[in-house]
Amino acid sequence: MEKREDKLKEVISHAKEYGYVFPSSEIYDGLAATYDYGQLGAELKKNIKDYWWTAMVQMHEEIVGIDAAIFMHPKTWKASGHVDAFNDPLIDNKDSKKRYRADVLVEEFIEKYRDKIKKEVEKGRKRFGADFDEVQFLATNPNVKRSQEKIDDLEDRLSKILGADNLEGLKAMIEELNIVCPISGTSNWTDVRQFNLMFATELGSVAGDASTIYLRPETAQGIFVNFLNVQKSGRMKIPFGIAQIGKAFRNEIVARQFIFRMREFEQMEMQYFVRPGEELTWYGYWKDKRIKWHKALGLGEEYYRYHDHIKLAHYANAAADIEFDFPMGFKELEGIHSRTDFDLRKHEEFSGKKMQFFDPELNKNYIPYVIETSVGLDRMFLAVLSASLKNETLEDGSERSVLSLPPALAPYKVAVMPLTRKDGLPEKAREIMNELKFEFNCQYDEKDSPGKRYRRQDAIGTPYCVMVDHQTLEDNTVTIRDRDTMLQDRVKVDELHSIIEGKVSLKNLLKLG
RNA sequence: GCGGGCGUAGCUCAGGGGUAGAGCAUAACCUUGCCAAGGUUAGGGUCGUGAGUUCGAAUCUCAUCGCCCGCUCCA
Repeated sequence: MEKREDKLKEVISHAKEYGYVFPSSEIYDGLAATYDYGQLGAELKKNIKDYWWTAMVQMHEEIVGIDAAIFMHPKTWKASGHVDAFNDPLIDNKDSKKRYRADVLVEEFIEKYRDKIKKEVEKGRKRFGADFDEVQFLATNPNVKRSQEKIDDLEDRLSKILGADNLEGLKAMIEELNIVCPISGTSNWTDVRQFNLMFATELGSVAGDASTIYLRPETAQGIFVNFLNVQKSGRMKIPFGIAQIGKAFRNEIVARQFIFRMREFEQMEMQYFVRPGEELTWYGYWKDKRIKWHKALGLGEEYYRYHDHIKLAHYANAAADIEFDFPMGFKELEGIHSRTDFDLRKHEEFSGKKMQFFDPELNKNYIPYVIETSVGLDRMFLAVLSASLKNETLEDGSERSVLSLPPALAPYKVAVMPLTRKDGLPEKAREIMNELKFEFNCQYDEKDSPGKRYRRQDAIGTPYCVMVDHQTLEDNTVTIRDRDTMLQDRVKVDELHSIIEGKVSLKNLLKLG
């Protein structure tokens, strides 16, 4: 068993060498944690999307797909809670390497004065016994008064600093108060940095009074704001779902591990709207359904596991991840969340529009509850790529590097090659390929020995190789060679289409899901 | 952001103050023709970038960018 970190490196260099993934802007030394999908990567990514979209939209009458804009009205993010939830000033202690919320450090410091007051009160209670008048004591005791003045002063300053987003002021305050790290005990602090999850930009060409807009940090809100549009124009009845594939952006402090965590990434999300009270049933349904969809790829069941959330987000009443065994260990691949009516309720509140559904069976209006399924497309790409990349030792002791991609996802479905470059074989091979290319993405290769050409196709994951030889000219048969078994079959040219179709069709996967 | 490791050809890497190397890969030709590694030839790197030290820097120093690992973060 090779070492894990080596495995990720191997995946990265294989991805680059064969045109799956390149570092972005590489000629300018790259841009941190940004990657481009190359000629084969774009195909694989597209096939993953097709698999998802077909499974969601085409296979479910009650699910429809949309494609919402990345820019959204700023109020969207007020309503969703993103504006407030992720706008924290952070500071690091250089000695303990621990990170704190800078405002919390000051608040904790202020808390100490409150503790002092409490202690004074305790003392007073002991001294005066039954005659103790807490209100009067608080108003008159000089120690208490001094502490209270300090608290008022600090709180006042803190709120002014926070209100003005004055990060330097905040650091100055921490230094002035000589606040130390509880772990290292030192006051060796970094500057205070604003951690803002969302990328901001300005709408319109005039800066200043132009409203700040954000690149969406999740695709889900594009679905929620279109809930009424889709429900009404599509005559949708609860339960129904809205699916979407699209980019989202998060300004992560640390983006790492190849394409696993990037600041620009793509999600495949489906929000399923259900009757209140039935959400946990549907949550279980989708949890099961989604892992089956993943396992249908045939990468191996041992790669998948659930991780049920114990600590739930403010909007959820149940949540689980489907985790995948990446080269760096089990990590989240897809999230399934029971989001309650949080999002639609908030949008109703902020927009003033009734985000409700009239249920004829119950004869009443309600805000639907939502089950969300959300796959990281780039993560899925990495999962498929890393689980497929294998170095096999063959019987004769030689090695081959093979990308055993699920055939339905492979960039090229078949490579067509003439045995030699003479005797009209290339022409015949072209003729066969020109027929196949209407249905399948094909590659033609006539250079080097047959064995070498097979290995090349193995390395990029092509499931089939069709070899045109002299016999082909006589009886119109070819050999078709399987990537995984390396076995060849001689078949009629007319049969090629159905043989390949049988192996690479999405249908095979969809039936399992 | 902190700490550690690393950056030389498309990939994997060697070299280590005196004007750039190997294997594989790529391209051409010859040979062969069903599971890589036959022959001949060719292209490709201002050694991540910038500065400093030096007569001279890929090599030493500093800064910077990027990658990997750990910590941290990740509704």
